[in-house]
Parts: sequence; structure tokens; C-alpha cells
Amino acid sequence: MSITIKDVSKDAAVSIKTVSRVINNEANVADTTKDKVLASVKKLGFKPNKSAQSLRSKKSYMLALLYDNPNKSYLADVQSGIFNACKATGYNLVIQECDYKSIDLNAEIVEFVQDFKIDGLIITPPLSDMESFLNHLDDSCIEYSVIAPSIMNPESLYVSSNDYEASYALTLEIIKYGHKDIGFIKGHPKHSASSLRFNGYLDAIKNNGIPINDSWIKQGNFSFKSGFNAGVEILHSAKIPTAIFASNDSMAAGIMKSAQMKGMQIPNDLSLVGFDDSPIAHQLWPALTTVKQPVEKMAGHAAKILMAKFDGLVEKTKSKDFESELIIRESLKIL
Amino acid sequence: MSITIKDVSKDAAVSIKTVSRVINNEANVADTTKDKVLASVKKLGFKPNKSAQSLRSKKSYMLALLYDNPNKSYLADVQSGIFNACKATGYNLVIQECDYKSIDLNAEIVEFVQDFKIDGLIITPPLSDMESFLNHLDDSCIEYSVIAPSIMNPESLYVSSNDYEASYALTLEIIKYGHKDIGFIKGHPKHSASSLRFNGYLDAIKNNGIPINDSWIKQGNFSFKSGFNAGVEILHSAKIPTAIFASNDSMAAGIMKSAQMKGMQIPNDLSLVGFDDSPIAHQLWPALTTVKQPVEKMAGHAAKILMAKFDGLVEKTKSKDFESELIIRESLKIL
DNA sequence: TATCTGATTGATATCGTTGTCAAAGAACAT
DNA sequence: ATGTTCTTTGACAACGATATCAATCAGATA
Repeated sequence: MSITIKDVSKDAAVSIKTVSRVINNEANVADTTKDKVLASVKKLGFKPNKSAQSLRSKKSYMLALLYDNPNKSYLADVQSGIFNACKATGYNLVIQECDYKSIDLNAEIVEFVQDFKIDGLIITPPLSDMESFLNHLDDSCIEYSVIAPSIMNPESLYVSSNDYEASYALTLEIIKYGHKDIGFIKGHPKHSASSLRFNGYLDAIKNNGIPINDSWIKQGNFSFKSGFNAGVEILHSAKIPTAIFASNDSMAAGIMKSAQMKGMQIPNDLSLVGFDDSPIAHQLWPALTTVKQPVEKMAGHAAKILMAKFDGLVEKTKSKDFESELIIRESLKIL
Repeated sequence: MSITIKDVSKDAAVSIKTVSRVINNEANVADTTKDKVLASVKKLGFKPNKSAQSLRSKKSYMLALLYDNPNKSYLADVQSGIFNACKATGYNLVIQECDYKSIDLNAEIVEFVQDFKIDGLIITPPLSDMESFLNHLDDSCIEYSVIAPSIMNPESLYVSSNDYEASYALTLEIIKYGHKDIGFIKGHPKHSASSLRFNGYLDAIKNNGIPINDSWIKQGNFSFKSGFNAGVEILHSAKIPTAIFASNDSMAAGIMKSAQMKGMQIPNDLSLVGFDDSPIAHQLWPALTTVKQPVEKMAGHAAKILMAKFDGLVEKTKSKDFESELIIRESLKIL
């Protein structure tokens, strides 16, 4: 048998309600009483029964991670960050895959939340960018926290990374290496990170007086294949760039393949950079120069601000921007 | 307010206990009563409250996935398989990372299970191979189901893949392509898959009358780096093989790097095969010939047999072996 | 001193299920 | 008709927490 609130109340010689007050950090408990109770809690090793709490208080102590993103390593990092944050508070995490293109998305998710009595959602790209979806959650009074949204409503809970700045910095680095002919592969059009990264690149190019060559700018969708196709196109044009910036590592790998198939050597014949620092970035040869975002920390923070809201501590933990780190490897070479 | 068992009992004009019997599929309920209740359940859209069930019945309806494996894509597949299996039954999944080298592993996990009232564990390599750990779970009366254990106790719940057969088949394929000088990089010594894969290779070599060259057989640990190091060693020996079989794709990528750094072309100068069909296998160039295991299905089945045990349906779903699939890509070439 | 006010505390109901146990009904043997 | 056994059903307690609301206590005020 495990220790219940009753055992604690007996040991501390107070009522069960008082124990409840202490473990829920309610106001208006005398300090001496609180200490007494906490001592008993510790002594007996009491841990509140989640089912009973949740039955009575109508909270499930469950968060759900909503995703529609094929990038397993990204997802693993997000999960890991959330799990660690949850562990500290006793919340649980449920993972829910969904299809952002589904017509019934709104209804499906509301039903999911109600069925499982989910306390709050953590939303990842590209769902983060679907304004109508987020509005529908608001209308349905569903709590959520967004990772990397395109619109950062100060009222809402979100975490964001500095995609624009990191992309600007990476482009600057390429320019510093002596490159002027720099191609760019855009990411999935539905991800706001795509335009941020593109704009960072564009502005860095412009601010350094480098003319823009449209035939070196291709639309991709973050997949290896789209990178490969873009690479084939660019490398078959009359004049080819000396460096290509792919909006993520998978697409960079695709470009690498297209270059190698043409007999080009990276970085000797073509410099290449990616974004994300996914596992593949260092498992390729040459390894990719890229940008590492603190995905785990971001996801953890997204979970924290959500849980903080439930406990009425909104003030304490706020939405926050995170900084990325430039990782220089072999695929970028001085011209 | 949502629908409760009381509403159903009123609607069906039976007692709440009878409704409970029906939704729990208990014996000794008259068919007509059962139908009446089921009709009401459907009509009202009744879904039992998990917290109440779990409070009363002492079951948490939570499984935990235990892992100590840096391979994110493997982990993502495992999770995905379990989640889908859980969705069907209403169970939830908690993820728990742990350190298989920890002295306190046994105690830590038992505490974890008790704290969170986990109903059962799903155990992945290399924990699957730690006999003393599994015995300790048995002693502590903790239910679990093992993915790819080394010892397949018919009493226990497990799913396994045919690592040996797949490795044998892949080696045979290499031989069919005309290779006789075939190197091998072993996996992590603590994973039983490592020895199975090695034995499959060995037997295929032996059965085809090919002599074994020990200097082409290196110990790795499934990491990119260990593959790279092994590759460097092998490719610097006096005579080098015409093909190398790496026990997983990451190590194959490492070998590819070591070869390319020496100016060798794959597959022209060296054929290469991996194992697992991780995302990197097709994002490299040339893409890796490899073996794909139905990881998702396996993990799902591991979850199913575990949940079946809780509902006393052990007979129904049994431990099972799964078949792998050979995936031929560019990295293996006819000699 | 008597009264009022706000802080502190506890007795008891309650959340939505399952468990216990006894009662009622059906079927069969005597 | 009576007893026996087995199937089917329901009344009510229980799980372990929080919520309600009233009681008590302490300090301030008149």
C-alpha cells in the first residue's frame, strides 16, 4: 500500500484538507503548520495520487505534442526537451501526429483534446503558422504554447529562435570566406522559418552590395529530394555559384549528391552550408557547416510556460527568443 | 459536463454496476442487457473517465518506453509504433531515458515504475540484453515486454527480428555480386544484434568457402566515429577488401568518409553495405545498400502483447519474430 | 471588555469509476 | 412443491484527492 494524504494528516496531526493546502501551495497556511506537514510528507515519502487529483480537480496533468513533421531528429529533440520539463512537474506527455492539410484538422484536434482531457497543447511547425487553426483553439478555450510561430502575439505563449539573425550571420560568414556567387534553396513554403531564413540571406547579400541572381534561388521543401532537384537545376545553369546555402541539412545533402554526381568536389568546386545541425550534417563527408538551434531547450521552455500558466504563475516564465550557434565544418571553404 | 456511467445507466435503465460490467467486457451479462447498454453508450457518446477508472482499479493505463540508445531515428520509429498501438486501447505512453551503465539502474527503474504507477515497460536494446536487469524486474513483479532480446524465454513477452538471417542474406548478396574479400565492422558489443549480425556474416562467408581475414574484421560500437576509425584501419592495411559490411548505417557512413578522404570512390573502388535503413542511408551518395527492419511494427506488437496480458488475453497475441527486407542501392557494385 | 475582521483550520461531500456482497431469478433435480 | 445451483443484477462502499463551507483563532478596533 502506498502513502496517502490521510497518513500524512495523521502523522502531522492536521486535517487532510490542510495537507492538501500545503502540497498545492495554497495561501493562508501558517508557516509552522506548513513546516510540520512538509516534514511529514518528506518523512513518509508521500506523493499525491495523480488519478485522484485528476479525478477531483478535472485536470489531467497531460500535455500533448502536436506535430506534422517528418524530421525525426528534430522531433526527438523536441520531445526530449518537453519530457525533461514535464518530469520536474509531474506532468505527462502524449504525442499526437496529425495532418496539417486535413480539412477536419480543427475538429479532430478539439475532439482529441476533449477525449483525452488534455490540459494543453504544444504546437510545432508547420502547425505553428496556421493562424486559423490557432484561432480555432482559442475559440474552443484550449490552452497551447507554440514553437516558432510566424506571428508572435504577446498575449500568447510561444518560443522562437532567431532564424533571421542566424541566417544573416551564416550568409555573412559565407561572404567573409570570399564568396559572391551564392545560391539559396528555400525551405517548405508553409514554414515561417523558411521565409525568415531566406530574408536573412537576402538582406546579408544586399547589405554587402552583392547582386542577386534569381536563377540561383530555388524553392525546396526541406526534403532531401527537393534539395537534390534544386542542386541539379542550379549546377546545370550556364554560370554556377561558388557556394550554396540550403535552408536545412537534408536539402544540403541532396545538393551534395547532385554535385558529386556531376563529379564536383565539395568544398573545392562548390561550398555548401546547411541549417539545423541534424545528425546527417556531421555524418556526410565533407561535414556540413550549419546552424544549431537549441531545439531541446526551446521545447522545454514551451512546456514550462504552458504548465506555469495552469498554476497561475504566468508572470514568472515568459515567452522567449533563443539564440542559435554557427557550426563551421568542412563544407565551406575560402574561395 | 461530460457523460458519465450514471447517465448511461439511467438511459439504459440498469444499474451503474451493470454498465461497468458491459464496458469492461465482464462475463455473466445477459446479451439483451448488454445490447441495451451498448446502444446507450453509443447514443450518448459515453467514454469512461480514465482518472476514475485508474483511481479505483489501481491501473494507470500507462506504459513506459525504456531506452538508452542514441539513434534518434530508431527511437522515433519505436515510439511511433507503440503510440499507434496505444491509441487503439486508450493506454498512454511515457518515455524514460536511462543509463544502462548506471550502478543504480535496477533501483532507479523500480522507483520510476512505482512513482508513476506504470503498468508495464517496453524495453529496447541494449537494455534488452541485460539479463540481471530483467531478472530484477521479474523479482519486483514489474510487467514488461522486450524488443530484440538475446535470450528468448518462451515465458516472457518479446518481439525479435531475424538479424541473423538478414545478415546472412545480405552477405550472400555481396558474394553474389562477385566479392570474396569482404570486411566486417561489428556493432556495439552489448547489443545482441551485433553478434547475430556478425554470425550471419561469418556463416555466409564460411558456407561459401571463403577464407576469413581477421584484419578486415573490426570492432565498432554503432557510432559514426567508430565506423570511421575502423575504415581508416582497414583501408591502410596492406591488402584491402573489395567490400565492407558495416553492422549499421552510421558506421557505413563513417567508412564512406574514410574511403573518400583517401580518394577512393564508392562503389567503384570499394563496395559498402550498412544495416537498419536509417534516414542517412539514402541521403548519402552513393546511397547505401542496407537492411530494413519493420521497427515500427515490432514495437507496436511489443506494446500489444503487453496490454493484452493486462486484460488477461495472453493467449491471443503472442511473442513473434519479424522479417527484414533487403534494400539494394548504389553502394554495392558487381565486382 | 466586547465586537469585529481576516487568517487559519477541519468535517464532510464529492469526482466517476470498480469491488463486494447479497438478492433475485432461472433451471434443474429430487 | 422444495431445495440446490448457477446466472444475472443492483445497492452501496471505496479509491485518494480537492471543494465547500462553517468553525475557530488571533489581532485589531471601538
